[in-house]
Amino acid sequence: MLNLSELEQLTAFADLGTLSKTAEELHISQPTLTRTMKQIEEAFGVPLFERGKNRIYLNETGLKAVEYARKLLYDAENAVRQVQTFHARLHTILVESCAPAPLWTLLPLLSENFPEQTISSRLVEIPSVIEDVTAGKCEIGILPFPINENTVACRPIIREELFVCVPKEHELAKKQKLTLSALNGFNCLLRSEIGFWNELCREKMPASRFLVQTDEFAFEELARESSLPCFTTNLAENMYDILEERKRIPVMDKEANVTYHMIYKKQKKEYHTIEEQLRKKDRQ
Amino acid sequence: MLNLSELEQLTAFADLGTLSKTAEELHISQPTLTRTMKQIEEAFGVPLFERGKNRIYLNETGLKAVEYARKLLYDAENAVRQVQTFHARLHTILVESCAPAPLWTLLPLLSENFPEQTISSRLVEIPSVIEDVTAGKCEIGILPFPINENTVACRPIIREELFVCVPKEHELAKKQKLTLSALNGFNCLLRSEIGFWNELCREKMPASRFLVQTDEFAFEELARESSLPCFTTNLAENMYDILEERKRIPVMDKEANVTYHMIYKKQKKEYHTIEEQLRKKDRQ
DNA sequence: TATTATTACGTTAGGCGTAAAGATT
DNA sequence: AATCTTTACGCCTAACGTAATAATA
Repeated sequence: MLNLSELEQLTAFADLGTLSKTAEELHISQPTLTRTMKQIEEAFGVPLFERGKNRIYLNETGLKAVEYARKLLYDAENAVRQVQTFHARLHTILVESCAPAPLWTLLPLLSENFPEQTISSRLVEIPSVIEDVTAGKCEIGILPFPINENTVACRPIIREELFVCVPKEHELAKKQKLTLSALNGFNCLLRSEIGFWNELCREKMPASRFLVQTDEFAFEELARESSLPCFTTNLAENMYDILEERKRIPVMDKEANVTYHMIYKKQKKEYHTIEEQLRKKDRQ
Repeated sequence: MLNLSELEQLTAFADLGTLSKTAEELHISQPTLTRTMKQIEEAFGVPLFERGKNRIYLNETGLKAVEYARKLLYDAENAVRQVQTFHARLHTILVESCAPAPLWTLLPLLSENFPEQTISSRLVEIPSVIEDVTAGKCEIGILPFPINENTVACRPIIREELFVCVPKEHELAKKQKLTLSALNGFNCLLRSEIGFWNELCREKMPASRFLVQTDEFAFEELARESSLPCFTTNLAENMYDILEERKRIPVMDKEANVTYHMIYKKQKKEYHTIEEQLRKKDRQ
């Protein structure tokens, strides 16, 4: 029968042209290669080489055999990769969310409930969330609205409400409530990695420019030192010092007050309990 | 690295369910299989089995691995087959002809000129001859007319003329010449394996019925004992005794007097000499 | 003379089977 | 008790490298 490590020697020889170079490259002796080539010929059952006294070449059939050998070697490597990623997928719960906030409570809960599994998450656009959950590319999705698909369970888990933060002396500070369109035209501070909030702002406030900060420290520094409006939500808990100097004004748009929904394939009943635990926490 | 014979053991185990059955089936010991399974797991780098104290199962990843293993094994076998047929093709000259007669002189000539090669021939319909030569599926084709294709050389090689043979007392025996349409309605003896002559007769003589004889002995016996017309040509040399009792009348249709043409890919210049030798013989 | 493939030979590592142990049904 | 996997152990093959041979450029 064919043998992959022998075929590897064959392709190496095809690349290098002489047995001695090949031997050097593969850290084995020439006699071993001579033998291997004979064995390969045996396995294929037809002559693959032209043998001179002092030289050995692949004949036309040999070149064909090398083609097949390369393909087989590639496929074998690929099989290993595929099986490995299959194994990885089997032991990781991939969560795709439209926004970061729900992950703050969801991910720890998953780790706790599935200690054997690796928990992994990505922020992606809303259509991808739906697509990937239905296609089985990820286990759990988080959307800012409910959907109705027959293979997919969809449950509300947590509510997030948007606020604008402006310095107390800012012209908007006197407002008791705001809409995003009322903010349109004001340049704003924005974090990166905020999922669909990003698209929402750009859609509702086309006249504004956004100063996107990747670094949390830079964001907070600017929030302190500038008078640019920024955003926070009921779920953000790490901005007390900034808020002291700023006023928090609720944003009234319905798109800015969302109920996140968790979606997952209906057959994955193990996620039922997660839902419940999340809703319990939300009520607190 | 993956090893095909190990994978074969894996798939056998997948089929049979227990190591001991597999060991029996493959004529090896159980311990060997235990080891092999470990090595395969090692090669894939991920767990493939659930091990009970007294039992070993493939886990989900293992089942995937088996899928890939089967594919790899199939591909490997296939590669061997492909290389073998490639080798065979490289060492055979396949001739496709529309009729048997030209082969009688062509095949011996090929054997003589290419003693290393295997000569192989098939009777096929005219369109297939052209198609297969142009597609490189066969090396040489024989047609009853010339063609003009730019990748294909086409040369006249030999002429064949059709005769009707009837008993001397037959009503057609007085004719000096005939056409196939004049024969239409007469039932005729016919050999099988006569290529395009078969189609020609059926086309030109739709009212006739043909008594096709596969066996040459049966054909000759019937030619002697019946008064059914039969055919011969200038190239047929083995019917003297029959002909003594019958009259040979030339058939005048232009389709019944053909000049065979040999076609082959222009790049195969080694067949030039064959052409010439054939034409030389034809003149004799 | 330097390079290369092949042959011959001796050594050794690893692969296989036997036997035994451990565990399950 | 029978079946099955795993572990332990010893044998023996077969795979490898070294050294020698032969041939070429």
